[in-house]
Amino acid sequence: MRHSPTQLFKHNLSLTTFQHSLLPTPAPKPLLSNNNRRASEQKCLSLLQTCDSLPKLSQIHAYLLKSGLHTNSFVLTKLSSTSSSLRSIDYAFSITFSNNPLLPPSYDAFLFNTFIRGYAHSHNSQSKAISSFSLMLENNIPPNKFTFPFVLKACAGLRDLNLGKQIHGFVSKFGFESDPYVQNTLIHMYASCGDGLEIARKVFDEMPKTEPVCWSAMIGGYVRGGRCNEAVVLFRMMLGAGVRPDEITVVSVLSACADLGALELGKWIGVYVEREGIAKTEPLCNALIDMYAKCGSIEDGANLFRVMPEKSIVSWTTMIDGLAMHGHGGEAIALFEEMKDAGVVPDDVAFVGVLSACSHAGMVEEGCRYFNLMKSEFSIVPKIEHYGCMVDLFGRAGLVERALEFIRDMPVEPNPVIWRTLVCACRVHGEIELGESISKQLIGDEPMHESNYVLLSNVYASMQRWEKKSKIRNLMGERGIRKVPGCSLIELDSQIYEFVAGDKSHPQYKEIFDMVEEMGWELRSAGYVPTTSEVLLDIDEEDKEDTLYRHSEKLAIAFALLNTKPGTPIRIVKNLRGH
DNA sequence: TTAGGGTTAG
Repeated sequence: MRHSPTQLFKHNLSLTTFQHSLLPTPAPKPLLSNNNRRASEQKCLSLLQTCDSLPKLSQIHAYLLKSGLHTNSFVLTKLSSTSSSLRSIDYAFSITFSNNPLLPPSYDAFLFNTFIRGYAHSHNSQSKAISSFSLMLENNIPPNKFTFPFVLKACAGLRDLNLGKQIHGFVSKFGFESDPYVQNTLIHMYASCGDGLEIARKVFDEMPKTEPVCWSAMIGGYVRGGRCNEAVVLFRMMLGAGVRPDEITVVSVLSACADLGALELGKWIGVYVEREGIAKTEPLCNALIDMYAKCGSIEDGANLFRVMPEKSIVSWTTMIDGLAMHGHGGEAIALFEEMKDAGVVPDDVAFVGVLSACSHAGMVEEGCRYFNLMKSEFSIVPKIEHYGCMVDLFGRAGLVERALEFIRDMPVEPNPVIWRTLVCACRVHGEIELGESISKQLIGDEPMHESNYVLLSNVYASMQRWEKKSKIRNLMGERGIRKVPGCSLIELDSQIYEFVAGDKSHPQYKEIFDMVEEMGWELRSAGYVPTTSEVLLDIDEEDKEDTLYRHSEKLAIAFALLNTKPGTPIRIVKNLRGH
């Protein structure tokens, strides 16, 4: 080491972190002859080929030292890439950078890249990738074109925009700004860091866009950021630019369609995949099934699920969730059993699916059975989501007391999501005092979280305590907390249109409002009487009806009636689903 | 001997 690590990055790690207890004590050894050395090195490398555990690694290392071999970077790199387990990488790192006298300082970019790659690909260790990069610079090893994709991937995993910007600075400094691989990972990195989407787009706009990868990176970024409409717009632009999407682009766009409820576009993509001969891989089928299910077309999803040749745990879970989403709790559970019988081992996500299926189907005892099975038979440690499912299971079934007991007995600290789930149950099942006191607690704990106020406000509304309700709404105003407006999405000619309540932003808004009016007349003449109790507002009956008629859903329906031929199915998707 | 984008979860 020429320098000790500096505070170049906030993710900097001290080298002492990597001192490993298995590190053998170096002993001075006579050097072997060149021939013997080569033979020993060969033996070592062949041992490394079959090495799959840390103890074996340390045995090989001990052998290296015993033979007095100079563990050059090639051998060390082999050592760290032999097993992808994090502890092996840590071990290789520690023997590389310890002050072992037998180790020559023959560090090179390839060696550092190996460490950076290992850490960047392993969960929760991305900061070590950054430290390794930092160490590389401190040792005056110039990064090469392979280095930055690894480093940027680590930044993406850390979701640290400032760090990403620093790395971007090094990309420029070392002259890799126009490398397409680097540009693609720059987009991916910025698009993974919350506020970085606009910068990602800037990188995207300024690069040549002839390959699908950069389009996928940008589209995927929009999807992860919840900006699915923009993802779809970009996909159209891609087709317009004559770039042929591959199966990965398609998976991202299908995920956007699922979120937007864009069934027509989703189906069109299904046809496009067939027509263009895009590989119908297992992940692509999963994305199609998910799209069908979330767009209300569960039969299409089920048909594809039945015929797809390879089903992974993701495929099964997607289908189980789809059935549960459509209220087919029993079928979802049956499919979970079928999956187990087929020898597919359920993971934690699959259990979230089956537990929420039980919850929505009101199958309390089944849910409890699966919760216990998860722990006993599959040794899965329940996460907070699983506890949340259980609280929801009891809460929906009206067993508020049992839900509360369950929370008290949980081995983990209940988070606000758990409490909000319970408050919902309190409101629905008339446990008003409990709901009120938990909500107040929540507002105290998380004063900037919108849904805490909305929940309490709804609790008051169900008690008809209008003055308290408006106090809460005022409090939100004072604290500058905005409620995410409910909005309805509708797809027309594969374009997505959005409406919020009372929306006047659409150029056709006058015609739309007239159409809503007409719909109201027709409904009344057909004998429809609006239910006003669910409006939950302290206004007189006439205004309540008016509010009902200006609902975003109504505006979307009116818009669709105005712009489609009679008999066209109309599908509306809401942005606010679940809690 | 090392490179880029993707699917399930309240």
